[in-house]
Amino acid sequence: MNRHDFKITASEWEVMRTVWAQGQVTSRMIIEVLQRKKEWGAATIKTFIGRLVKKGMLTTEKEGKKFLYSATIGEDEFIRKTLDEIFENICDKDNGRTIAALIEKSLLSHEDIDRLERMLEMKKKEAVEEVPCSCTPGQCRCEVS
Amino acid sequence: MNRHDFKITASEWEVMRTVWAQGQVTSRMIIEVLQRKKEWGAATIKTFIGRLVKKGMLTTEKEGKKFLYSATIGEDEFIRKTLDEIFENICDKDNGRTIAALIEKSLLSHEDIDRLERMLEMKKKEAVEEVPCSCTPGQCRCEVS
DNA sequence: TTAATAAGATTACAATTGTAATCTATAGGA
DNA sequence: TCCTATAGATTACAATTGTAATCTTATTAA
Repeated sequence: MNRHDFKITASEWEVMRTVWAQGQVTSRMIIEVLQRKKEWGAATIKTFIGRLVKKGMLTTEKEGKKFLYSATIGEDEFIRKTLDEIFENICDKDNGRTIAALIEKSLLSHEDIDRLERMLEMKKKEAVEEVPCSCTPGQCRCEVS
Repeated sequence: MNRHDFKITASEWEVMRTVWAQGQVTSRMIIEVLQRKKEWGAATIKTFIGRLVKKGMLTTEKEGKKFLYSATIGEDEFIRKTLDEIFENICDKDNGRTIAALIEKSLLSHEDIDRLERMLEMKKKEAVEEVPCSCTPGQCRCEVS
């Protein structure tokens, strides 16, 4: 519940994406963008915006006559935190397998693949023989031996 | 809301992990495992179990005298679906970058790295020059040109 | 200057989730 | 066979979320 615990819902994420894409947006713009994608009333979207402001994910700034919203956390950072949370529910031993599944299902560019290969090359330095499991006993199949 | 829409909460995920780890478990066992990790009352955990049964993620089977719970979806499949959902909130163009961030933060074994390298090698066949953005206009920075 | 419009604030209400307490039925021990 | 403990079912209640309608205020067009 502290300032750095950015926990949002799927609907709120849609709003955030719009803000991240634009940098600074009016509610008008957010509503316009989202109504092309979702069957949401304008009032509903305003509610989401309001809740995001209350949660501290958005700030308002009265620029001249219009209100402009902007995000208080970057999209990349938010995505990282969100994925971290997901990965906390997965045994560390399975990280490799999980990432492999992600790669498999994703369309990648040659550049992406190059980048990932370089990344892996670097990871070799700190690679271990066996990733230790740090799950609570009873929550994964690796026996704690 | 259909049978294949497995949407659960973080608390429910904790229960599922226990079931996945054990294959078949009694509520007794689930409670025992989770009380080592969380400050939850037994009644609370029973509520979660009940909700998962109602959602169709768990099934009960009266084996002799005891009730045994088991999962109706595999852990891997569930993780994949969950990650797919997350990735739906990210521009396809960023998949490479996002996966790179995951690799960076993960501890990997040599075997994991080998596996990922082979995976990438295969992906080269279907790699594209540029991943197309399929975001709703206004929800990402790639201009739809 | 005034009236209409639009933006943000307030209020509303049902469904889901967190967190249990209590009720009920049944299996297992005395 | 009967009683008790335990497992599952039912009920409870506040917080969050989905989905808005309405109210208030301020801006802009006439």
